[in-house]
Amino acid sequence: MSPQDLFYSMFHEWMEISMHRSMRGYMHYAREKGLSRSMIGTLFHLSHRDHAGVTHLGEHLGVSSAAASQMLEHLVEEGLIQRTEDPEDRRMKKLSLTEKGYQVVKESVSARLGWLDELSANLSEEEKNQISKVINLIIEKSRELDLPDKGEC
Amino acid sequence: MSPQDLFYSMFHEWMEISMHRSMRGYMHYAREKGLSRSMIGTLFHLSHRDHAGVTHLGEHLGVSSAAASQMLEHLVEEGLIQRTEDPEDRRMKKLSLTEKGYQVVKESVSARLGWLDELSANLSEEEKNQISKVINLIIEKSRELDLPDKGEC
DNA sequence: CCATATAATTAAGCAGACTTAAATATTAAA
DNA sequence: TTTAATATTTAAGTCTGCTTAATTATATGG
Repeated sequence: MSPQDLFYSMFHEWMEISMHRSMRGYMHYAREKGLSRSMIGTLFHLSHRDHAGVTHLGEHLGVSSAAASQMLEHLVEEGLIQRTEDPEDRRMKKLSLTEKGYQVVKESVSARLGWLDELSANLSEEEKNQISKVINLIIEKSRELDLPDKGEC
Repeated sequence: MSPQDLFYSMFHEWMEISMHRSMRGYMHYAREKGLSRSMIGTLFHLSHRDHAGVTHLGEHLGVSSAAASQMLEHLVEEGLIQRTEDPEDRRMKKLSLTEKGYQVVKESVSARLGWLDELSANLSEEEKNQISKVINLIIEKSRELDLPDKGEC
């Protein structure tokens, strides 16, 4: 097996494990909180940057502007986002997370990554350092790829 | 920052990047193929092991046995799974993937992991080896955690 | 054998997220 | 200024995946 094949198969295996574990916590949390996929996507997106434009957000999520508008209305009602008129162009709305919205994102991430605590307990300090170092490398290389927006999900 | 904190924050960061990238390809593929979350969950589950019992599968997916039955009917119509009577207990059905079903799972994984090719192109052979080694460690440690069923998603 | 329990399916209906189309407000261009 | 384009919202309806309840078939225990 070439280094390339090994790399690919290891990554493949690992992604399956981590996706599986993470999705469990994630779905459970979302369902519990009554958040749709679009809502989660919006919250994550806004957690990385504020966003101008309902239609634009809709495109990002792959839904119509009407759907985006309705979904945002729910998030506003829940007090998770702020929706204000853009003074530059008063047809548009500026969107941002409220404090409560940040909290929800944070909790959702914890729900998704909670199993890491268990994993971490099985690792020596030495191993953790080694892992941190390599992951840091992967992260840096990932950043060099053409960056679509982050925070989709 | 302690090794523990560093480990956690690196992992956190990495999971966000990889989940985001993977979910994009994944959702897109699923929508394109007209596969619901339950269907995808079923296909992945069956790709790891055959399964006996519609109700049991439903529990695994978090839906009623009626919902599971209906969803399975679609998958049978699509030719993605086989559903046969269990000779041990003829009330139950044995479920397994067809060749076509395996193909769909495989493609879905590719759609999810396609971006790894780009990442891989940015890495030296040396780096790939290093990464493979560490990921292997993580995988092994993950396996030691109490294993719920694999193949959820 | 009969009564009860269990598995899968079918039927009917509900809820949520989506769609298109129309209405309103604002901006840009002729 | 008038006309056209753009952004959002509202209204009405559709579609999908789910639910509960009823039905059928098989297994099990008295």
